[in-house]
Amino acid sequence: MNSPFTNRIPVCQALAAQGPMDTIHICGWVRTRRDSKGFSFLEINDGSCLANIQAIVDEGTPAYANIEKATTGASVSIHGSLTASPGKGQKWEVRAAEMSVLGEADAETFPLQKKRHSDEFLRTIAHLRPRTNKYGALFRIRSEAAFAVHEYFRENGFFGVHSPILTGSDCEGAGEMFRVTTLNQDGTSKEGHKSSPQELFQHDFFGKECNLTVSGQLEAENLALGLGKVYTFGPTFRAENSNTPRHAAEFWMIEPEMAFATLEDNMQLAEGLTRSVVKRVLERCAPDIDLFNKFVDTDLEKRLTTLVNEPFARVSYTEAVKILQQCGKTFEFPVSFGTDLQTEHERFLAEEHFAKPVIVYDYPKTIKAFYMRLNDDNTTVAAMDVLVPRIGELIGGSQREDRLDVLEARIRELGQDPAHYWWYMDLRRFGSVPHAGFGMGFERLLMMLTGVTNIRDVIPFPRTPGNLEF
RNA sequence: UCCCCGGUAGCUCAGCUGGCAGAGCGGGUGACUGUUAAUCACUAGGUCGGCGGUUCAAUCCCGUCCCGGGGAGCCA
Repeated sequence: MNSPFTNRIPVCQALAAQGPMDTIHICGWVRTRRDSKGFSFLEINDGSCLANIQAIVDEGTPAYANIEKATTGASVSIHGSLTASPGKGQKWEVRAAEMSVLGEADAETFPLQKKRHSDEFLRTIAHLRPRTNKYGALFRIRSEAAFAVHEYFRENGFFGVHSPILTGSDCEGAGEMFRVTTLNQDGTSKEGHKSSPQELFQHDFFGKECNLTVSGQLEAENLALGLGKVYTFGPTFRAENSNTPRHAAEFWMIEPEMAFATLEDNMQLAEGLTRSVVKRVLERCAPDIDLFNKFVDTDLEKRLTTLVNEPFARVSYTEAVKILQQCGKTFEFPVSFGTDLQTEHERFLAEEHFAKPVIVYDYPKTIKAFYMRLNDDNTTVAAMDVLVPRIGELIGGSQREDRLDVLEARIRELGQDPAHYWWYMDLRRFGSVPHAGFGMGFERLLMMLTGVTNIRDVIPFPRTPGNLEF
């Protein structure tokens, strides 16, 4: 059975037509209407690409009967022909024979106007912003970038794995977690059971505390030590009260994990993945990237091209500290071995000193997580961060500690009980192998790809402290 | 969570030393034109973020709360 939309031609296809077409059916939203005596111009966008297609509605046609309702924001279905445009600015245009208005948009109350809006305003109408040029382009790029991530891993022998979103592990350790519970507000279960103060979650759904995952790393390690090379690409949740343009409570993270791999392999993977995704997006989303280059960040294309063509800089933490100490710049926070690099230090390295992405590796163990492999110097761990201009930390990863005794000692050093990590320790107990992996923030990658400076504007419906609309 | 800046028409903003609320864009009406964020004329549109205080009088000064931006911390 045919639907009324069976023959609909996406605008991107219509614009790329090789020749005129006697009949064509397009659907989309009216971006603007310009009326002339005897006919009107409509700019139609259907999201398939950045460009609009121009439709001509002549006074004599049946289509003209509905022209008053075809206001900015209205959705329309147009049957007509595709003809060469006599006007400047476009090759093809649609001469409308029939037009129906599928959904009207009251001109006085429709929030999107034929003008530029601020990102802050568009964020308050996140349900409508996909209909703007900028956010249409952004979400097309987001889709392409996600695809390119899967593509890169597939081409390089990685298996995609799905790590759990609900976790009972109290040792993910990457930050504050969101609790998930089916208990009533008074602490009783749906069946009316009341847990004891000692065991609050005894009668909760899982019989123990449950949280949303803050990382798929531990699970990915398990899969890697069986499948060899794996990656996860899923949502991640942090209940941190972070109020910055680079943090969200819900974000998407790419976490590869490789068995039989060292920090060096890890750094090569991080660089290869980043470069490959950027390259593909530049190739496949040229018009959308152009928009950002024109209106958001005029250095964008130049910087992305450099990123694709030049190797990332690499510097050990120790060298980085020396660079920072000797650069002659005065920082708010002085640098010395053992202190964490502050945002101002990271920005100096990526934006000024190297002026391109830089991988900092071999951090002091005192400022990094217990699962990172201890180096022979006994003071640093095989960790690495990829710092990129304007974004800061895009990737954080490490070679994992694969020696049972060392791992156990590190856990105790931090005052924790190794027993809680029993299944994680088992990986080191049975057929342990050197392995490595990292986490890449997908939204931060998109910020880098588009020049957009606020993470809230690269994810359709951002979740940040105090913000759960839509 | 801390520091700084801001909140005035649908949007972007101006508003002097406390004294009757402004512009551009958008909307409406009309004109005109193969137009490209069309153009021209006319026109409507306001709880000056909320609450409290000072004052004869508050958009303006003070307190407080809410929201937004920038910076910091936490990190991806």
